[in-house]
Amino acid sequence: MTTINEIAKLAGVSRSTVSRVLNHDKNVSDRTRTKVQAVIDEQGYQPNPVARSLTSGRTRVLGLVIPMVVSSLFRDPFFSLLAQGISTVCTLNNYTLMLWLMEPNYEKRTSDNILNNRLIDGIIVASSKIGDPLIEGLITRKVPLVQIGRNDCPDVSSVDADNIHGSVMAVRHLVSIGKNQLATITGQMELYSGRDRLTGFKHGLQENNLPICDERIAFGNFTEESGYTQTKLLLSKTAFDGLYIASDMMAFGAIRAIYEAGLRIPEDIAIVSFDDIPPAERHQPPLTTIRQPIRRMGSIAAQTLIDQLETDDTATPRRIILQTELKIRETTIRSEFSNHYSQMPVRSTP
Amino acid sequence: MTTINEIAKLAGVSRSTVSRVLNHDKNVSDRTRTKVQAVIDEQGYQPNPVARSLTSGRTRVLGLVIPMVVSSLFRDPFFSLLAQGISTVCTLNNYTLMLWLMEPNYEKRTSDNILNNRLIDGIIVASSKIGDPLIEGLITRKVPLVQIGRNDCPDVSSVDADNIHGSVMAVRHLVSIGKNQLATITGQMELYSGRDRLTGFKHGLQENNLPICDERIAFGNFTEESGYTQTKLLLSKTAFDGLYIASDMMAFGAIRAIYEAGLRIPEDIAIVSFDDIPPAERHQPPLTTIRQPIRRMGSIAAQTLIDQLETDDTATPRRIILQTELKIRETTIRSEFSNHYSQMPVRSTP
DNA sequence: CTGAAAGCGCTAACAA
DNA sequence: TTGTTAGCGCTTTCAG
Repeated sequence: MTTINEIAKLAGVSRSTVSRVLNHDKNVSDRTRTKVQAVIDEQGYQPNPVARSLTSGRTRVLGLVIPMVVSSLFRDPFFSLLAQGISTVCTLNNYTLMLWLMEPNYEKRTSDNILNNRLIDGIIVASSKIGDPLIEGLITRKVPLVQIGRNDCPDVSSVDADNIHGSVMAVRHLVSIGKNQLATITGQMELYSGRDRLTGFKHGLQENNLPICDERIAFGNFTEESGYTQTKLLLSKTAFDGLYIASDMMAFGAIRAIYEAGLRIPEDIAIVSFDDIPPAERHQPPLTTIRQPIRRMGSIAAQTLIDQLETDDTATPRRIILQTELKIRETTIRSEFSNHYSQMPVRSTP
Repeated sequence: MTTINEIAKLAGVSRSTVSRVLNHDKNVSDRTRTKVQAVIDEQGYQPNPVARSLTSGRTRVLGLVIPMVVSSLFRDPFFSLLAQGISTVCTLNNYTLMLWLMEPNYEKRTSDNILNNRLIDGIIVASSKIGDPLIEGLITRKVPLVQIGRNDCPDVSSVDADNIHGSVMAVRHLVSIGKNQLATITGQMELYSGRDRLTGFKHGLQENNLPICDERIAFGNFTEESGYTQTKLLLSKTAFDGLYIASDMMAFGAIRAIYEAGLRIPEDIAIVSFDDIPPAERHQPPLTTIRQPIRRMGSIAAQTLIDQLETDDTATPRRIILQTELKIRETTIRSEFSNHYSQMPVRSTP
């Protein structure tokens, strides 16, 4: 494996000069620069990142942590989409990505691994629970951090979808098609996304002068199963003609339960769900959703982190909220698959 | 950040001795060992992995490459399950995982990144195309490698499901329920999984003295869309009462097409599909599948790679084929979700 | 603008 | 059994 010394020798300069060329230091004459660069190219030389980071402290490696409980990984493409967005940005910026999937059984262990890992320059943590010790450890150790999903800590950068306003839109839509007995199935209350979607639902009810009834609020956990069981629960104890569901996956379960009860969608019960994951696109019955640009949240999180690292400005946090969008599919099914994620506007709150 | 020197100073020994304790070298007296260990624990000291690997040449980092074309990442949990299996094994063995998602647009670029990356001790490549230049590059550079999905190169370790026998079982099942005009939708022919599933289908036909008709073979690409269009194509040009589909995702598309044509499943056309991904579990209509233990393929690939690295035996390849299983769900739906992946036998060919 | 020299934190001969 | 001595490949003062 070629080293910087060999390049220096071949180019007839010292290894410091090669290093300068490598790091785009301005203190190199054009003549030397081109000469050295020629040798580098000719030899296909790549500096050893390990040695490099021993002195510089930088690795050009980003970490990505995904808690598997939360993402309902088995069936939910949330993770794939997120990883995709992040991975692309990494590739384009010559970063590599280190992945940790946090299984509940090994949570402590994984968490320690991450905290003791000195290989990463910064880290993206997806949908962590409120008060997650990992986050606190990362903050203590001053690891540059971007969270997917908002948090209460104003010092930490985050990227999130506008869960509250999205949920308000869901309610407005249900009201607009003539429903006025609205129920909801929530996500976990340990997650901001879970809480915010419930908050938005309540806001929506208030805005439309509808009562907030506790028995019309069922607490799920974002999985298909919980969507099914919580819908059965709702059906057994209350009457409702509109149902707002905090995730598409739960909506799939809810639909099963509604059909099993012999009811029609949307005539008897209209539903709106949050996420707009790809399987919702062509679903039967057509699914009205609040579209959340997951993949884009990934890209933006990665870009934000890289910006912070490269400007050495890890102090001033950026808190970004991406708009959500109501996607009505009550009557028609879209025939073509459009890459709508790329067209969504960004709203950034400083 | 505490270093080995400070530990040495505090323990009143040289830093070599601390290093020996760290690396479980037997040449340390029990007295010194406990003394040093006490200081290490007290300080919560963790050796710097970067410095460590500069001398040792090892990073305890594994790479994982997933071509996104292939995995139909958007909707298919293949990637999630695989990553899960691999990640768990990494955590348990104190390895970390570096992830590359190969987008078609950036294929060359990502490929170069991977090849020039000196941060990984070994790499797992998932379902690469036949003759993938990345694989050849890795072999040339002697990077320890395990492929998910078999290959023709006898020097490379691989883990694969028994695609051929699985497909034979699919045909046997269709025949056993009285079907004898069998059609198939294949995966990409650039993938061994695509080829092998077609081969198995043909074997099955021969075994049952059924003719192999070219017009009953439609070529898909593992996506839901291709399942839909290829089924329409088959329906338009040939008659058949049984359909073997090379992936669940394509089966979902096929079902759409079959229903749109006003046909019944399984009365008019019975289907069997390959994969048994979680969404197939509770699908309506009940889906008979060939179960492929994706997650386990991941664990085994990771374990194989780690074994090779730790025994320094990167020369003798291991080629592992995991049995597949016929999962009949024509009449009943399973009510509980069982972790069946853990019970599957392994067959290893040396 | 360039080179010499001193490390980054650790491992691994080689002596003692 | 332990300590001393060289590095691993690179970056970064500090002189020149």
